[in-house]
Order: sequence, then C-alpha cells, then structure tokens
Amino acid sequence: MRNVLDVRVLANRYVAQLNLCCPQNPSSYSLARTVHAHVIASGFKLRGHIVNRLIDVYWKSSDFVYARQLFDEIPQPDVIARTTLITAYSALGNLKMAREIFNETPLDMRDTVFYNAMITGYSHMNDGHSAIELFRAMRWANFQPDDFTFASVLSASTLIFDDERQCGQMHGAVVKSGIGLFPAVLNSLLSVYVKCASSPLVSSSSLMASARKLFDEMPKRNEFIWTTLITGYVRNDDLAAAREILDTMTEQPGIAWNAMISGYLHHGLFEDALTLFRKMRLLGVQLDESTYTSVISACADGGFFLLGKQVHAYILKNELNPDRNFLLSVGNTLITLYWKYGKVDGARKIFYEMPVKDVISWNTLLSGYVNAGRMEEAKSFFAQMPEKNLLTWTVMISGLAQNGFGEQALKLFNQMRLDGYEPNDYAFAGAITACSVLGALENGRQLHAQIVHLGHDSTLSVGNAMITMYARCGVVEAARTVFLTMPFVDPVSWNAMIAALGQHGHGIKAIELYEQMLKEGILPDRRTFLTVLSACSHAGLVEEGNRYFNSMLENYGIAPGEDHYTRMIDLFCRAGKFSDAKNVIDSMPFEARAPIWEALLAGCRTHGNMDLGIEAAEKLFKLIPQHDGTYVLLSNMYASLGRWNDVARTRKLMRDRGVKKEPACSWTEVENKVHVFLVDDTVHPEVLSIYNYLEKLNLEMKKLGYIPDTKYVLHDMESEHKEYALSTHSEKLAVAFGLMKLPQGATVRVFKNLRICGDCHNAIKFMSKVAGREIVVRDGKRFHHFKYGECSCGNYW
DNA sequence: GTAGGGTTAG
Repeated sequence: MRNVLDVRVLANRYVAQLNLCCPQNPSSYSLARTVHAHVIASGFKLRGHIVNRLIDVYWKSSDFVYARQLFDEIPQPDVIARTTLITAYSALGNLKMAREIFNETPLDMRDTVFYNAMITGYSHMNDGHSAIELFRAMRWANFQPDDFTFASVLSASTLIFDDERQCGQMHGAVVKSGIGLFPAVLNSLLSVYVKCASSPLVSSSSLMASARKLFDEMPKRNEFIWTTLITGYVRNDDLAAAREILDTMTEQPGIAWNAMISGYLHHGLFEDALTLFRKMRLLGVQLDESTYTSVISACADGGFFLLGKQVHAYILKNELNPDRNFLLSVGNTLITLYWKYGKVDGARKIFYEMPVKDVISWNTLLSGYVNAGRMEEAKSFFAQMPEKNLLTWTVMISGLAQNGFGEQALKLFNQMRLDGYEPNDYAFAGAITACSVLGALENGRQLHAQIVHLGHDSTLSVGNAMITMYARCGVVEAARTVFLTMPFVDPVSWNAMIAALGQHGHGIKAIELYEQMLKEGILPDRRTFLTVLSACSHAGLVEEGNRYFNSMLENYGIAPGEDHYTRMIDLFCRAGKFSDAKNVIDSMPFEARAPIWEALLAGCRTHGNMDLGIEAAEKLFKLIPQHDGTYVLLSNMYASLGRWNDVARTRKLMRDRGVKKEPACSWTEVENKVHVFLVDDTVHPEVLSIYNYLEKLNLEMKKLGYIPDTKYVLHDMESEHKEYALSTHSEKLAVAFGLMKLPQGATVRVFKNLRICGDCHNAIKFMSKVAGREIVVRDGKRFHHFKYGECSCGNYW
C-alpha cells in the first residue's frame, strides 16, 4: 500500500521524465517506452498527465498507431488527451478523424486550447474557410479566444482574404479582444496584410501602407516582425522599401537578411544578393543554412561559379559541425551549382557524399543528368529513386522528350497517370514535346484537348510546346492559332513561331514576324538568330540572312557561335554558293569542328559538289570516325550523282569500320491513325500493296518525264527485304500509302525522322502533280509542302 | 495539449 503523497511524487517524476522527451531527441521514444514499462510494473494506473504525455511522445516519435491504441485504452479521455489526438491527426493530414474526435467531445468539456488545436489543424492544411468558420462557432459558444487562437486564425486568413475590408475587420476583432500586444499575434496580423497585398486582385500599395502603419505602431518588435515586413515588400516587388527596413534595423537578426538576399535572388539581382552577403560577413551577422542556400543559388543562376565554389570551400572550412538539415538543403543547392556549370560529376560526388538525402536531392541530380543529355544514367537513376514526386516525373518526361526519346517519354507520361499523379502544365509540356519529336499529331491533338479541359492552356510552358508541336507535325496554321490566342507570350514563344514559319518554307513571313518582334521592343538573343538564319536558309533568302548575321555583333553585341556559322554555311550551300560557304569557314575566329564540316557535307550532298564533299567527309572521318551520319551523307551525295559504285564502297567502309547505323522508321497520318512502315529494319505487311501502287505511279511519272527506279538500296533495310526496297525510299512509301488511302482533296502528311533525300524529293514532287494533291513531308525539323509539282522550298531544297 | 519568419529541384 502506498500513501497518496508517494503516488504523487512518483507521478510527478514520471511526467518530469516524459517532459524530457522531444521529437528532435532520437532517444525520446525509447525513454517513453521505459517510463511506460515502469508505470505498469509499479502497479500504477495509466491515466492523467502520464498517459497524456505518453500519447504525445508516441505520435511525435512517428508511432501514431501506438498513441491511438493508448488513447482507446483510457476509459474517459480528458480534454488534453483529445487535444493531443486532434493535433496528431491534423499533423498526419487526416482532418476527418480529427474532426470526429472534436465532435465527440461534449461542449462542457471543451476549452480554448481544444478549439485552438482544431483551428490550427485546418490552418495547416490550408483550409482557411473551415478554420474561420470554427473560430466563429467558438465565439458563438462563448469561448474566449486567446493569443494562440488569433495566431492560427490570422494564419488561416492569409489563405483566403483578398481585400482590404476583410483585413480591417480581422484587425478590429484582434483589437477588440484586448490581446493585441502579443508579438506572435501582431506578427500574424502583419502577415495578413502583407500576404493580402501579394494577391493580384488588390492594390498592394494601400495594403502595404496599412501594414507599415501597424508596424510603426508596434510597441515591441521581434526579429520575425522585421522579417515579415521585409518579405512583404519583397513579394510586392518593392526592393528599395525592403532594403530601407533592413538598413534601419537596430539589431541584426540573420533571418531578416536572409529574406532580403532571397528577395534579390528572386528578382534576378544576383550581384546585389552577393554584395549583401559580403556585408553580412563583414558585420558578423549570423549566417545559417538559409543564407548559404540563397547565396549558392544566386551564384548558380547569376553566372558566378567560382564564387559559388569559394562559398562551398568556406562552408567546409567554417561550418565544422553542421547538423543534418544543414547538410541537406545546402547540399541540394550545391548539386545545382555544379551541374549548371557542366560539372555533373562534381554534382554527383556531392550527392553521394551527403549523409541525408531527400526528393529534392534526387530530383536535382536527375535534372543534372537530363540537362547534360546523359540519358542512360538518368534512366537508371530514375529507376532507383526511393521516392518520386510530380517534379520527378516531369523532369524525366521532358528530359526524354528533349533528348529525342519521344516514345519513352509518352510511355512514362501514361505511367505517371497510372500511378495516380495529376499532370501539371510542365508535365503536359513534356508530353507535347514528345509528340513534336515523334510527329504524332493525333496524339498531340488529344493532349491539347485535355489541356484545355484542365485549364492549363493559358500557361507559357504548354503554349510554347504546342506551337512547336503543331509546327513540327506539319500544321503551321494550328501553331499560329496557339500563338495568337496565348494570353501571355515570352521570347521563347516568338522564337517558336518564327521557327514554325521558317520550317514550313514561309521565309518571308518568318522575317516579317521577326521584324514585328523587334518593333514590340523584344531583344533577339542567340537562339532567335539561329531561328531567323534557318528560316532564311530554307527560303533561299541569302542576302537577308547575310544581313541578319552581320547585325548580330554590330547591333546587338552577340558574337556568332559555331551554330550560327553552321547556319551560314547551310544558307550558302543551299543557294549553291560554295565559295561563300568556304569563305565563312576561313573567316571563323575559331578552328572548324565537326558540326561545321557536317553542314558543308550536307550542302555538297544537296547540290552534288563532289570534291568539296569528299574534303568535308575526310575531315569528319578524322574528327568523329564512328559517326554514322557522315557515311549516310556521303553515300547520298554519290547517289545523287548516280555513282552507285561509290555508294556501295562507302557503305562497305561503314560496315568494315563497325559503325552502327541508327534504325529509321517512317509513318503517315491516315484516317486519324498513325501507320508505321519500317521500324528497326522490319517491313510492314502493307508495304507490298503500296509497292504495287507506287509502280503504277512510277509509270505515269515516266510519261511526265521523271525517271524513277533509282537502283540503290533503301538505307534502313537489310537484304531479306530488298525485293520491295530496291526502287523506293521510305518517304516515297509513306506518300504513296497516303495517296492510296486518303480521299481525293485531302492533304497527305508524312512525318519522318530522317532528312529527305534528293531522289524522294523529286519523286514526291511528281507524285503531287500526278495525284493533283497537296503533300506535306517532314524533313528533319522542317517541312516540304508539295502542290501540283511544286515545292514550298523552291530551288533551295 | 495549441501559434508566428527566412530556405533548395523543372
């Protein structure tokens, strides 16, 4: 038998021990289990504060199941136990269960803290309306709100308030309740004004003025209040006002400086961010993980790799004992820093040395692989990720699409939906890009419909991707419609639309659009010039192209890069001006590398300039001996000159050197279905009937003066299919198929992922004449529109 | 038993 006093002492000791438990302390859980065992062993009844503390420690140590079990064992849980359980359910995001406990609790048992817990639950789950509704009910039932209540309700208010009147009313309620002096409440009230000012629906200036007034009247300000106001100005794009507040601070809390640095960062003012960082160090302001993450991020986005590396070294030297969270967020930004400057292996090293990693770490390195085009590594990395989120899928889908793996990207997009993810605009943009790569118009249209349905069609990423998709699928009108109906456009949109016109042979229109862009005050960048030069090249606008090329450095201070010189060589070669093309190479300020010679060889193939072509090929064999494109271009060049022995010799050379050729395929859109003819060197059964149809066409073509039956092998086929392949190429097959199947008057569209050859170009020209139809054929990224024996590219194929 | 600020990935 114990006496009452002993029992109390013991109970207090248990509670004191349990109060030492906190979720940050990893031994909390076992400590609680020990106390728990002691209590039972000493014959104590589990009740009162002890059981309540146990429930609290258990759920906070991630053992909610046990906490709930304990709760159920109590015959009559008091209001504290109930409050704990409501908090636990809210933290797990299960507001339904939290509310159930709430409703089961009789009115006379409830107190203010009990209401606070439920209101906070709603507020944390971003359900502002329910939080405020409960706040009203609480006051209706005559419970007195306290400082905690207001802090939660105000936080909920920031989610839903969008006008000044509501802010004023809430302000009034706080004043009336007589609690206004608590810093937490004042800070929350300030947040309400500040967040309401960030809403696009209201005029921010008068709300920020109210916020400022509240701030000026505050009797006491803590570091959070300073920070909230600075963030407020930053979010409303008034960096000067934010800086003014920072400069008038008497104390120097690090978090306020962090807010300012992050403000500069998000407004692209990287140098200001870094200057402020230097000042922080000079004044001895406390630096923390947040400072480092922002600063490294500023280095990553602002072009300061070396400085970023210095910060990295500084951290290694001065932060001797950083905690695990520190290593996590700082490590994550360091990964970004390294891969953005092409140091994927450096990024990889940091990743694998990190003691703790989260989804962001994985996603960041995944982006690094994808961005560097290291898709094999990206794929296996993706497969071994322990946790994925929406961004993971998005990065992988658009990465696959942009690196040419269209089918895999679409497969992954479907997989993502099967896994229960609702794609966002970026994911849709990735899928649309995949359709561009594949030329899968029908698929793209279906996605377009879904995008409109889900309301993603007004976003830039989707709009820009759709312009390109429609253009590359041969329907430039649809691309134009997208461009014209987009609520906002950016330089990427202009580029995409100019490219769309250029790729379809509308060179003049492309240039007109470019001029219009200039008139609207948008500055061209390196990519714009690539687009414009391509457009000129495809339309044979030699003079214009030359003029734009010269304007790059003269008017815009942009030094032409290798890719711009490549376009110029292309431009001159298409026009047959080989000496000009050669001059371009000689005048370049750097050594000609493979892309330059490849452009020259491609140009020589088009116009059968054998000597120069051989010269270019020789250079390429030295520079990139295993590249299949050189052999294909060279043999095509010989073929266009009718030098079949040289064709055979080149192909033998390729085999002897063990060069693998990418498999090719061809498809056409007929009756809303995509028909694939040749994939990986296999022949579709329908090829035979097409072949016969083509024979008939050939006869008619002969009558019209075209000489068909070029005797060389279809590049994509091996010997077993030669019987059907001897006289035709896959583009021709596809066109013939379209002519057979599509009703008179319909346009035949062929989307192919190779460059069209001269023989096919001629053949299709005549086919369009014989059939009296419009035929659209894809040639790499651009298109040929054939009509009555003419082609949109004129003489500049 | 309940609240408030700054932070990284496309």
